Amino acid sequence: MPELPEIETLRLQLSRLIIGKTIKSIDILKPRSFVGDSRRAAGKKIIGVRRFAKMLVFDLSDGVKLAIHLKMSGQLIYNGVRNKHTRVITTFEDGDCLCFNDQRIFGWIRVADDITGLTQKLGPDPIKDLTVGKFEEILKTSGRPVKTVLMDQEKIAGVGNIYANDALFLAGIHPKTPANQLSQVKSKGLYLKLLKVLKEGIKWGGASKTNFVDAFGRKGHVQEHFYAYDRDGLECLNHCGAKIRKIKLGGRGTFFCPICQV
DNA sequence: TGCCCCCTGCAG
DNA sequence: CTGCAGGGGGCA
Repeated sequence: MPELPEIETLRLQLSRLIIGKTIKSIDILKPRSFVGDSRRAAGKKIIGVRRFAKMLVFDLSDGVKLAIHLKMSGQLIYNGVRNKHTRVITTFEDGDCLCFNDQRIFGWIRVADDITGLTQKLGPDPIKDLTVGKFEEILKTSGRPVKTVLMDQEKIAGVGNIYANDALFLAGIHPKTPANQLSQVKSKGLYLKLLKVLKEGIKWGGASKTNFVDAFGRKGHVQEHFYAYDRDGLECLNHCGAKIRKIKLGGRGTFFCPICQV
């Protein structure tokens, strides 16, 4: 599910909810969903919540860290009610808890002292350390379709299918355009639109087309504002008269306007 | 640089 | 029933 705006939504909420709390225990209901010895987190205090691309990291006392990846269907719900998809429950000493639900069991939580192995290959984060200049440089390094490059976490960290589709739509760029063939003007436009859709995504609390909910179990609203994503067969929002089409690119559903995106 | 795969559930 | 789903690791 979740891309940068969804994880950022959780980071903002969880920072306020769990920093300062001490972990009492971690219950693992699905062994596949947890990596490492969960007892290492017991008795540790949460001193920070950070986001790396689509991953969350809880910094605990004594240098211990909990890294969390929600993959396609993960949820982190504060004081959530256990259900059939609940995989891990973190209980705090004050009685509150954090529920990790994950229908598809692709996501994971892992405990570690060193998370550099998980973060070192990530490219710059669009809303933290990506500049126009850097973005143009990145696009120039590849002749692959620009959408594929946008979603390549080693090139740019945090962009997934929804926001890649919508940024390309707003920028008027066909998803298959080789990244290194974009003009400087087009590249700059794409950079601006990418930031726009990501920031709107955070403002609207993320996209909840299917599974995503925030730390309070509430749905986000991006799905009410999709520009091209999930709109195949519907009128292009630019009123050009064309309908949004859906193709497959790199195995992922790809939505675009055949008139507006060249 | 592309495919297949990890899983479960839901729409067509 | 088949195919598809906000991700990404591993393999040829």
